[in-house]
Amino acid sequence: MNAVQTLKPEAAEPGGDSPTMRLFALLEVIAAKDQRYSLQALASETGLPKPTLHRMLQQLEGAGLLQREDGGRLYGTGTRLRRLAEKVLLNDTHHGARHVVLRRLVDEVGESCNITALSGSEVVYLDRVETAAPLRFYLHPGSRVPAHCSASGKVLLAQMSAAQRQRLLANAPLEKYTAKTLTDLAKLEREIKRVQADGYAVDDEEFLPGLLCLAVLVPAAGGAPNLSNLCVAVQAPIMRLSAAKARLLLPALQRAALALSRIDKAAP
Amino acid sequence: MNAVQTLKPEAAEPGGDSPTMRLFALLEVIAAKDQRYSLQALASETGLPKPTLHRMLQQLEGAGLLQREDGGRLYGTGTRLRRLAEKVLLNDTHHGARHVVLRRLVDEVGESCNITALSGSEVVYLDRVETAAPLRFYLHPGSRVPAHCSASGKVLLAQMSAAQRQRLLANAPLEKYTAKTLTDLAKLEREIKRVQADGYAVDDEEFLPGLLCLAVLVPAAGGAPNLSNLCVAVQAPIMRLSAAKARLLLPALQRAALALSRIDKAAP
DNA sequence: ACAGATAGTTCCGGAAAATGAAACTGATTC
DNA sequence: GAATCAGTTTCATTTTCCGGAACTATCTGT
Repeated sequence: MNAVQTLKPEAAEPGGDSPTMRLFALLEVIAAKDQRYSLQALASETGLPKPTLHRMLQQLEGAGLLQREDGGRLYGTGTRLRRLAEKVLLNDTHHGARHVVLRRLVDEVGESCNITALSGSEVVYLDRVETAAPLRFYLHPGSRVPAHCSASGKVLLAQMSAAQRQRLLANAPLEKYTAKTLTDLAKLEREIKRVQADGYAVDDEEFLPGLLCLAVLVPAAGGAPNLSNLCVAVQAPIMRLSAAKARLLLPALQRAALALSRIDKAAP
Repeated sequence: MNAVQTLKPEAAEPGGDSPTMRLFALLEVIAAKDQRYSLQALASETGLPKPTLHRMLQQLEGAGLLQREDGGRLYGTGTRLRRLAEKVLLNDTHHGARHVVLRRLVDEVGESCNITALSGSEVVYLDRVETAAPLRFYLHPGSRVPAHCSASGKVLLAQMSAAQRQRLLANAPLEKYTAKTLTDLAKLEREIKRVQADGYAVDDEEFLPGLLCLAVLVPAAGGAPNLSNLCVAVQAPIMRLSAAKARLLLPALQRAALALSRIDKAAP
């Protein structure tokens, strides 16, 4: 009856294959670049037949995971997908290995540290561990700060292409939060250049008076080509941490960044 | 044999239903809280039968979207899902830039504004920024409204050819939502004419009682030939914003529309 | 304006996957 | 050591998916 029953299909391991996984892979393709795709472009990118692709895209759009633009010709990410992305990043830190790395970093440097990511045009705090010192800024995970006047924001902007950066910054004036906030696009661009050269960014009272912050990028898991969306940063009252003193913490931050990037290296 | 086959055109659109979407909804449940779920917990949370759930979780785990912890007892988000989440948020500067423009517009006009697009025959809210005023309509991004009784819908219909418009409107009767809803095709066609002449559309309680809305088109990036699929609109309770007062906001809306159209001008 | 090219969409019968009741396994509890 | 409960496997049935072929809308050339 079932002589062949026990024979496994074998070789089905690599990517995993099922309608759902194909849909997911499609989402990954679309999310991979800061770009919108036409059906045709996706067809040649993925090798899927056009009717199949069309059906998949229709389904994803109907579910709000994708959105069509430019007269319905181009597909980009939808609100529902973006919301899920935020939830995933926000709600997964506490039990994860990331939190452990962050805690060790705080033990080492003695000041509050946080992990941040870009969401839309703002920086969102994904996780945070507070220092034991009694005087401290209290910023909850989930809260947002503008990109142009935060250390994390400047680090994340610095790794984008000039066109991407322009897109985010050129359409609204750089809001002034303190006397030190960079509100001039040219000056900010010069600052970005320096961040690119140095590999870190400092926010010296540019967002909140008395708050100093230093951030470095968490290298992308894949290696060179991909951009990263994660930062680690240390944050303290300026009376306890000067910019010069903060720079001494750089090696510790970079070690933590490396550890964080390794966490996501696990097999696909 | 299957005479009834064709009689099942629209089977309601609550959340969308298909194996894949059920899987996606499951991911959303798991990602929604900073907590790990057991199979049992998910069963009572979602109401799905245990074997079905087990299979779904197995599939998601096999794909790296979920990870099991605590000896295989509990499920949490996996690396692949986290990586996708990061990419989604990082690689969508278009959306980020639009949001910036929208927020600035809301600051300027003092009422809730949104960016909309046509999807199928309905208008979908791509993004929305709320006013600070306590009394307000709360419409989520991603929700859909009919084209024939929304300001955005009328603007988008007005730029189509008569044939295209016909095709969209002929499909379903013009549903009546309020006493002011235009349910007569000829009257709607006349209203469309006026929209074409004026360059904006008003929805004066045609969809929801008490809600006034004014929309303008975001010019297509390419210039003349292409149709655009984007609108910007302002929306407020009628007791705070009359049609006449709304018209005074037109310049601000048009400025925002121009800014939005510029965002998509340059490739990534 | 018109033909030709190209992108997008719909059809539909064969192929594949999802479904969930019932039965099974294996811990932990009393 | 029997009762309990979370988790897992099985399998006939139902549902969905698949993608070649054919169609339609839209853009390009002349």
